[in-house]
Amino acid sequence: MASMEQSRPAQRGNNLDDVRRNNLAIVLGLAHVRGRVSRAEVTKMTGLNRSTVGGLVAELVDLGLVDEQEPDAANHAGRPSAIIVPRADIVAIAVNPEVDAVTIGLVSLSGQVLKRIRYDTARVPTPEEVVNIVGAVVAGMRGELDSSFRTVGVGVAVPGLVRESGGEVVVAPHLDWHNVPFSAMLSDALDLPVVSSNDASAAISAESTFGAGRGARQHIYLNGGASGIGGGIVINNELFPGVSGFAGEFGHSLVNSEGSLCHCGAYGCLETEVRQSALLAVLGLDAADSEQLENVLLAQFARPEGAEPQVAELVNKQLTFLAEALRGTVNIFNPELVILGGFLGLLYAAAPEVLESGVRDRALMGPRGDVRFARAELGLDLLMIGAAQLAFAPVLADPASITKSLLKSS
Amino acid sequence: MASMEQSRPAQRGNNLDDVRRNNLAIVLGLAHVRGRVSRAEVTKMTGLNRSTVGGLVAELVDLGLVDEQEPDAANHAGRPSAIIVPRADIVAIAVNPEVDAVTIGLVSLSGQVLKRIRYDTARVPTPEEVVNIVGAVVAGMRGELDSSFRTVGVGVAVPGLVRESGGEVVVAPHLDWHNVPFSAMLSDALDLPVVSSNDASAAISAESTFGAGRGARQHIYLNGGASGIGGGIVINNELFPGVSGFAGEFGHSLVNSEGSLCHCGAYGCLETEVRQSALLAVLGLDAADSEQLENVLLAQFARPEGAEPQVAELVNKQLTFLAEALRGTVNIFNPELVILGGFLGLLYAAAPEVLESGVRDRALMGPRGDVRFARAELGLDLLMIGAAQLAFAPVLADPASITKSLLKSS
DNA sequence: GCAATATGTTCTTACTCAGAACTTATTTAT
DNA sequence: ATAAATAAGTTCTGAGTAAGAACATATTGC
Repeated sequence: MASMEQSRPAQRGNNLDDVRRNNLAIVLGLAHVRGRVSRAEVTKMTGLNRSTVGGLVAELVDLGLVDEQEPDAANHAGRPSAIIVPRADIVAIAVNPEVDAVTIGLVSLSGQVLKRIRYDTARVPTPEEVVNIVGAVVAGMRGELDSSFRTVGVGVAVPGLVRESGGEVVVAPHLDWHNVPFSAMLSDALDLPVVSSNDASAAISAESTFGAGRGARQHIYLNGGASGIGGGIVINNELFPGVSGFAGEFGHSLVNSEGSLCHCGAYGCLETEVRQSALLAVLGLDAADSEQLENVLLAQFARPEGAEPQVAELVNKQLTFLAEALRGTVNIFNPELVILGGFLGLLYAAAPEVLESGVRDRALMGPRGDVRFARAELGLDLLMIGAAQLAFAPVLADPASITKSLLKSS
Repeated sequence: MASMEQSRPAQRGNNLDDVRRNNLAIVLGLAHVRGRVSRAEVTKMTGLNRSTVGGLVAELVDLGLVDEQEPDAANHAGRPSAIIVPRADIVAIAVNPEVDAVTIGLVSLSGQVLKRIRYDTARVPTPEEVVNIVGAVVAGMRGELDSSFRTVGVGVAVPGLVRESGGEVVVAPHLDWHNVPFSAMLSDALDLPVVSSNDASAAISAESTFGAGRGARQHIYLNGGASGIGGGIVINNELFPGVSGFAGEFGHSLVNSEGSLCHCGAYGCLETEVRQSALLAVLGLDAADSEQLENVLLAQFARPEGAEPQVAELVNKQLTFLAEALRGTVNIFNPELVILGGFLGLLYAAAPEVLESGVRDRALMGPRGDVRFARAELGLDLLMIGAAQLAFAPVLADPASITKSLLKSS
């Protein structure tokens, strides 16, 4: 029997529907990412004929996804071009369950967080409790939602591992959730489509689209938190998943062969040598004070006499280890941009030149030439925007689909 | 003045020509990569209607790029489906200038090396000498080329840095070439289109498409040679270039904080700790004997009593350093496959379990789960196929373009 | 031999974008 | 002020695409 391989979906062929869908998605995506864009700009950027762009915009207006506004004051000859903006009444509900609270937000298609409600819980919430809390909050907003908004769906940023298709939470260690079909549970309760994903992935997607990554097609992101260092790789504006969705674990790069044992089983990982707890300790803060870390640390470095010696020394040491990890990564990826979030962003903000020269002096000529560094920009809104992006994604990929999915609520 | 950003070509809109071009490219690409594919398989894999596939295949046949063959013996009910094969008379000329020779090959669209000529040079050849040598060899084949083949162009694998557009050799250190417009020079001499690129990139592209990477959409490749360790990252069957084309420098990952100074300025790089020269030395070979390395080393490990202690120890040490570099890379990329070429492939072949367990024991649970290792498969043909791929690439991307480009020679 | 199955072939249809021609709105030159 | 130049919106036509229906063909299995 001839070995007839099981046909993987290889590359799919294009048909005319794909063309229209793709072009609609491109125009809506430009409006979504940039907030406002003129038809003339769309024409230039896409290379499409202006009659085609006219038709695409008209369809998006018909679908209720964008508005056309008066042109900006023109500063050149020629008829001014109308401005396309995403409609502010297209919204997604963002949900982020944590160990001590559930945060729920209302986010518009333009990326604005219209509402954010933090519901503190006495103990670590179960999936059912989260569903009930979200259900109650959404019920409270329902009147407003139905009268003033069109809700495309719900996005959930879960601190754990989520199966890509189906939205099952495989494991969320801090919540102690295991194999929870959370998307289905919440969708049943709210009668809205629900998309769940890992919180770090959602954060990267938000920071990439609306934060420091704006405009860079390709970058890497490292985030430092209380529990360690994670990250992600963005290529062509998409988070690179790896073969099974685990790509981006920058925390376990070797930075010190003489270093201490990491919980991963290796010695001298970045995550082991560069820790938020060490930073808190040297500043006399404890774990509960992590929100003050930024002010306290940056205040020290802003003083005329500089930081206290042992603080400066620790920051310097940690930045040197971070630079060691980054030089390897820069050599491998040749990235355009490295974004640093959490306490890694703080370290960078405290002494940017230490990191930059640390990487530049040791990376290879070619790759180091074009790399830029930036601190993550999105603060409290990060996870709300990231979760909302999950819910907007299907609409952004296929704008015409909104007609069907919103039939019941329109 | 409103900040009207310079319009990057962002995402291009799809028009109807794009659809046809893309679909033709998909069908030709399937035939090219798989060697033979039935129309029914194409229909399944692309999702296109079978009448559409019929039209696409007919156009490729008209263009002279593929033939349709008798169906294979069917083993199921239904009309047998014709087999599409790339035409063997569509060829590219492959060129690889080195310090002591110029190798020229004739490669068919199906990936077969029809001819390989190694022209030894008394000294390091200048660009002009390479053009003359290639010109003479091609002149010798010209009668055959014109009568029996259609030549799509020339691909050159250069041991140096090549500017992506224009084919200028920025610098080729071992050849001592600097800012040489080599593609233009060779194209003028041969009256054929010429595409030049870095030899390592070409090798990766070949190994990825026709070698150990066949079927893996995503993998990383590390190659060990006399002068060091290079590599590449393949994502969605394309070599990931990074922002300026330097991505893939795996040779300068930290593997030993106590290691020696690398020429890159850092200490303890993979390239410094794992060297072909050390392997040659312990086996009593000198640099000129590098071709014997494979036989001598593998023979030792094939002996019933195993390798000599100091050889086994060195191999073990080098594999441990390689595993250290790979565990970090596996954590970051979560790759499906790691391909090892050159002497790194040899080390792996000598003691595969040392590398595999070395990586698996120290990488994180998630990423290490799905990773496979493989030794590069393509031997002498590697650079010939890689260089030819450069010349085929434009035709594979836009099959209909062959009509125009081959007018003069048809 | 006949039914079932799978594929190739032909023709029609719906839909898409490009482009030409015209209209509208602004700046710049006279 | 007025006209010319410039740039973009609008409308309509046309070329080209893939899908799908209907039919033709070639194989397996009963």
